[in-house]
Amino acid sequence: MAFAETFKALSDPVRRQILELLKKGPLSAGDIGSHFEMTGATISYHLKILKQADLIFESREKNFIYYQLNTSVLEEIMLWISQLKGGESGAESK
Amino acid sequence: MAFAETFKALSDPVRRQILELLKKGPLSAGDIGSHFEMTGATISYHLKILKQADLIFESREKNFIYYQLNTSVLEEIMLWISQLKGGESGAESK
DNA sequence: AAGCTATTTAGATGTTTTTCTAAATACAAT
DNA sequence: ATTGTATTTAGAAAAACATCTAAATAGCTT
Repeated sequence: MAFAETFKALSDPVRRQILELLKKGPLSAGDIGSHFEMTGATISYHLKILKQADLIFESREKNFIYYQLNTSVLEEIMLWISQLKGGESGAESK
Repeated sequence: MAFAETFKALSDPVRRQILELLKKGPLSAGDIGSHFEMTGATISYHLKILKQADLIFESREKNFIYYQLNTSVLEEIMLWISQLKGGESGAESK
């Protein structure tokens, strides 16, 4: 579990926006790219980083590669932050 | 509210470790530095970034500057992540 | 198999980040 | 007022990052 990688991945605004796009459902690399003023190559670079951080995963279909959110890692980040805040369990009952 | 700044600040391992140290209570810049193999100047640089991100605040006392965690911003980060995960409210009752 | 579309990889480039050393500031204590 | 301790600021250098263009790969579709 490469914790550091996840935070690094989340530190870029473009990548966060990609995650937000994917929140609504899977998108192809091209679809994602169409939301930015950036070459496909650059989008591909960001996708690779998100993938390495386990924040997204891909599924190939026909000629396309569809990307979707992987929320399980987000859970871990939340836990880390909870512990920092709460000093303890992370299950903060509120 | 500089959201991006907060994520940037959290993206460095040294800075995250500083936050973890501060979880146990306030520490002076020197105390913090003693946990790392790094010059005081570099620690000071990281503290500045954490401060700008509103993740810590300082209070001067005698000849020292004590730093402590500011958890309020962490709340916002948690909310962003919740929304990404949950698709909605962020108040996930669980 | 040839050509088309979608995406990635390679290599180059400018920018940002992290780190250092040296110097500056701030305050305390003698 | 001088010296000493704690910390920051300035400037430089190396490493990491985000971006581009051009070329490569992968998989349709004819």
